[in-house]
Amino acid sequence: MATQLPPLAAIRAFEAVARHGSFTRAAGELGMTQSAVSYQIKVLEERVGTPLFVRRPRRIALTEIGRRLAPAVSEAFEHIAAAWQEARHGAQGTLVINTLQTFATAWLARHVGSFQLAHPGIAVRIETEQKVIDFARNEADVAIRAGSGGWPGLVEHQLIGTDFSPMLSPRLAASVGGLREPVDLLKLPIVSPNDPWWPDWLVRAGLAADALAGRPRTSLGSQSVEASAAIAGQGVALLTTAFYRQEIEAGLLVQPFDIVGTEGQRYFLVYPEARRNAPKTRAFRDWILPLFDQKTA
Amino acid sequence: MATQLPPLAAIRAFEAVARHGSFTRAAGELGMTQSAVSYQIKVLEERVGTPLFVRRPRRIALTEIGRRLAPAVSEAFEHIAAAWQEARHGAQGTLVINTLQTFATAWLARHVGSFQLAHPGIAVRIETEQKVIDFARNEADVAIRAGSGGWPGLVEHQLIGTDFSPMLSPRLAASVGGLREPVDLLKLPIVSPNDPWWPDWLVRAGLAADALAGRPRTSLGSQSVEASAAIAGQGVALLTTAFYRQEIEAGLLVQPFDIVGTEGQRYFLVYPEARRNAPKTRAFRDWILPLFDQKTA
DNA sequence: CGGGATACATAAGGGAGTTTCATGCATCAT
DNA sequence: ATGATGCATGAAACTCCCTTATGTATCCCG
Repeated sequence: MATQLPPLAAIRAFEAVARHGSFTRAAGELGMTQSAVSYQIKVLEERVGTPLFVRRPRRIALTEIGRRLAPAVSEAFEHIAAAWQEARHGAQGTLVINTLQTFATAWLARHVGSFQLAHPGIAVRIETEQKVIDFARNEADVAIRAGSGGWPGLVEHQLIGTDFSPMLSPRLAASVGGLREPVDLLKLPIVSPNDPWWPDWLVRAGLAADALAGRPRTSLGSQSVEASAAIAGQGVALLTTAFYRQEIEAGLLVQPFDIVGTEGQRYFLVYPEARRNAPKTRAFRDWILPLFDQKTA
Repeated sequence: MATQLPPLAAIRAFEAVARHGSFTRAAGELGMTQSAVSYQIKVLEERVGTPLFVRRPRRIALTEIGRRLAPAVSEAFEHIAAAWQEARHGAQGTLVINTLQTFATAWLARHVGSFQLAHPGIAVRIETEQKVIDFARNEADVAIRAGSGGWPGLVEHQLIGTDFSPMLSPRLAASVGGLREPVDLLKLPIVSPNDPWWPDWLVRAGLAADALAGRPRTSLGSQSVEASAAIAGQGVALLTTAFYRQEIEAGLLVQPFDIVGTEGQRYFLVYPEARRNAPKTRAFRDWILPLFDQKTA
């Protein structure tokens, strides 16, 4: 539908002139000279084939044709301006976070509320993805990636490592008189004894890799559920330490040993360089970085 | 109301892309290259602060923001296009003729109907003016001017001179056995004996300037009324010869003598050079010139 | 599983359309 | 009259936009 449109720069000038009834004032609004406006109107009049303004001594008046054209154009521009403003506002007001499923459920879901409280003007949408995303083909503004960094064109901030360690509720720990040695863990129920991370950690702690063999093969499926179970005192869970800093600080969980296993990756906050200074990007960065700061380096 | 508008060239490209779902096809519609469209979309995305399209393998898709922006823009452009088309059409379809009162009543009013029959798509508006008009400050497309020609910036076509001569109906002429000498006129009633043109003509005809003195000072006010009276056989009228060619050819009037007076001016059809090729201008020119052609040179 | 075709991105370069500047002209107000 | 206001115009400069050429990724086909 190759609808024939007038030259848009000229029609824009026309609209302003019609509204102001003056080339000079229209030029003021448009940020150009009276001369340029005069030129554009002339172009438009040549294109339409008839004058759009009658030049009277110290003022101009719309011709019949101009009088019919002006309101339609003004209205159309108002709609465009409104939609544009809304788009700009929407762009500033909605933060799309792309994140790995694990990070979303294990950490982000529990904490994003505080970001929204801190920035009530920014709506948040969380997209979860299995693989590393490409900003060119996703709507995300920022993403949480796991890996080792070094993505071209992206700004990256290291958030946390993937160190994991057993955690449990202080009450459960106290129930066995405290945990001094890793071997003391074996006296307690284990939330997900068949978690593939356990052998790794057990070995690092000087225990047998199969020390948990034979226990019921229960699995709660995600860290956050395991964490909840641990907090409820149901057993020991092997959790990514960085994800539960706040719970440890709040006394809901304890990490009895410094011994950690690791997946050998790190989590990063990344976003396109082009958007590094967008307010919503800054807001998110400035909110999330302190939460992982320091002890995770 | 300096409403913030997006870059219009870019928004135009965006609209086409959104409609086609393809940079390449949009470029086709817009008559530019895919490359240019890509550039414009990039500009717009930078301006709005967020991507408007998601780049998927062999196709693109609107983002949330783009999806909300596109319909509003499309609709606005449709309105502009419609108004523009209407303006163009109106410009082509209405011919504004500015003319001197005398020409309008003495000739144009009686003949314009045939123009309208020949060009049913063109509406005609006749503006009458006392003075010579300036196209810059009137809405006229063409004008009939009296003068001696030589107006800058205007195309001019000589129509007729202002020669005038006595005219009467053939029956009235026959009633006195035909007119052989100018003096024979004095036997007949004169429609407007005190018309200022009479003394001029009488002298040229070798009669006394005041040969009509003492006749009742009736005046019908305009040539066309005088002509009607003459056609009705009520007397002799002094008429601009060129205005009544058709009536003479039709046998309604006779001009008994070749002796003519003149106002020393000519009538011209004029119009701005810029509009010389507008269809309606050509139509009017091609209609009116043959009507005065030849014997008026 | 190559090879071609399709679609968008990007860099460099040039050109047409706009804009500005300077000036002129007409009108209006004082 | 005289200055101020407002639009038109011509020349020159600039800016933006478009084109050309090329790259990259994906899809499709045999």
